[in-house]
Amino acid sequence: MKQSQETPRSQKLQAMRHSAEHVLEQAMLKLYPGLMMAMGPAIEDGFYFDFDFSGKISEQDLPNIEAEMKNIIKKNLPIRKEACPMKKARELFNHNPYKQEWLDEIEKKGETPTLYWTGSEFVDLCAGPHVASTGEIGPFKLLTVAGAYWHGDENQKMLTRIYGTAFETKPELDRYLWQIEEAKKRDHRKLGPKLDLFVINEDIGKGLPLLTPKGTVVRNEILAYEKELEGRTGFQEVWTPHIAKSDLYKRTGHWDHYREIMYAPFGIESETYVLKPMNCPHHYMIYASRPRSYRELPLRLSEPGTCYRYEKSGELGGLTRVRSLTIDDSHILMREEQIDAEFELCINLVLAMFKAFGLNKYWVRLSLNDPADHAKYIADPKTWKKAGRKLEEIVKKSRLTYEIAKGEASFYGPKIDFMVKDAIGRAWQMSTLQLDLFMAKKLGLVYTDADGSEKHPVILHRGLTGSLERTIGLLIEHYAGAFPLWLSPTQVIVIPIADRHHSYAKKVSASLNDKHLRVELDDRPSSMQKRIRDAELAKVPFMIIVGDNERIKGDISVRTRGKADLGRMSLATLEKKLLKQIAEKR
RNA sequence: GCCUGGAUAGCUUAGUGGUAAAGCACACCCUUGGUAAGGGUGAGACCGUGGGUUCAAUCCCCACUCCAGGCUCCA
Repeated sequence: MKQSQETPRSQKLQAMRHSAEHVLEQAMLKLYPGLMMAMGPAIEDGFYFDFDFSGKISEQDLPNIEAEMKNIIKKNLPIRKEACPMKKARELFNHNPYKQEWLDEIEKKGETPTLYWTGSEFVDLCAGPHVASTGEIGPFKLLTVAGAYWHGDENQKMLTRIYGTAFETKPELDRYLWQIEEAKKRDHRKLGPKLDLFVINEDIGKGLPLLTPKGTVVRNEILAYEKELEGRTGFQEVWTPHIAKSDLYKRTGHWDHYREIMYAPFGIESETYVLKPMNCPHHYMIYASRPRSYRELPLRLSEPGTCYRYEKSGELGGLTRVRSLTIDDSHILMREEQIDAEFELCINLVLAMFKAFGLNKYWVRLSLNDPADHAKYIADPKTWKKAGRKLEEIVKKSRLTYEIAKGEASFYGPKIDFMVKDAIGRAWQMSTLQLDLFMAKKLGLVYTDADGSEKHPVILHRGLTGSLERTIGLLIEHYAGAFPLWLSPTQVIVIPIADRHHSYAKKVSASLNDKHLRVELDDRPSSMQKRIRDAELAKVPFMIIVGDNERIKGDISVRTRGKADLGRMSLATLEKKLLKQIAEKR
């Protein structure tokens, strides 16, 4: 007891969750004697455990399991660590192939297995740490039942996973559960259709979102901002078709590495075509269309290019994972000496974009290849090493804090990825900057250098936000649907108090429209209060209310979203204010 | 794709082995209201699709489709 009081709070919480997980195992074993323990850890928000079980466990069974866990906790059984000789451990778990596999790992490392006993009733192979007794486990709750492959390998057996969480105090647990509920309300899949931004229609197909007029405004505003940024920094926009001959992808290597995500080839006359799964080859062919001089480099081609990828049905969700995605893509073809400057440029673009969106909760992932995985990457360890080192040097220089992810690289190069979380805490990749030292050589892309020699350019693949669809989805959640003025589909709504104010309201909205502000006139016959409420629910940032007072004085009353009356002002004053706010992207 | 659930009006949900209820939204009428829901009336559902069990299925069983959570994969 004393010991655990001395451990830091977060460590204690981890230990508590880990122990709760053991209690879960013990309870499960009692309720379902036939099941076999696989494994499970304490995780960021709780814990989980994987069971191999021939029967069915559903969420309706969770209260029953929780009740059994409470019994064990009530007994306040001591949790005791035991270093155990390998031979004894092998015997103890001789019916459990999962534990045997784990013991193999421990043996390989030359370590001694450790056991944790809960009282004298339950024992598991475990590295710990744990709390001293089951009574120290705080309030807990089992959350969901899920399936999970053993070792995360889809060729292995599917196990039954139970997720749960535990906290030190009841208010903390309640707060966590409340947060989950609140976060669900921000879910873009709910808010999107509710705010009339996008729909997914069964007859069109899953993973193929349709943007409504309002959603298209958001998309176009994002694109307009990107174009503005790119225009200032020397990017040149191109446009390329959505299909190409499959032979092209055989040459680039996409066919070998990307085959499963490309849609079935189709024939046109005697030739075979596919839907493009990425924009790279199209851009390369623009580069290759004529001889290039070193003077032209860096050549920055960019395009919001819509690509089509076969994602398995279970992987799809809202706008964050779709089958038709628009990559705000660029390919920068350059000389090797230009790598640093071009990456710096792109990192700054990404950071500017994130700032404009008010996205400050992101992290950076340096995605490297896994040298052991020969199938996934172009075979050339030396170049991989060089590219990986270069990127790490760049990311270090940028002063971004980053984590290294082995095995997350593209097949043609390592990447700097910018990650964000969605409303329910799932991590998504947004911007990606990829260093490609292979493709130019593979495709015979060249330029003539100052000394007249032919050289292969280096390629920087840049996804500015990564995917427009995903970005829209994440922004809906980030803003909870209340977009800043510049992104709002409707920026101002004019609400006349009574019928006799309609013509004045029309004049007001026409003036705003002339200033290129997105304005709506709500002249429905319902009460003014009702229409204000509707505008609030639609998250319209500015409301103009006009009645007798305003009409006589020729001014307007202004109300802002979420706040009360701003009072009277002239229309010109508001227009000026709004245009300024839009220009500053506030 | 795999594991576990779910699907009732445009939306959110109630309900039953004898073809269904409410609120919101919608239409019409009354109301002309000063900063988050004025009142009334009406229309709207082969209860996801296809099979099966049954005298009878929205309800029970099976398959499929779509959705959700997770796994795998990924921008």
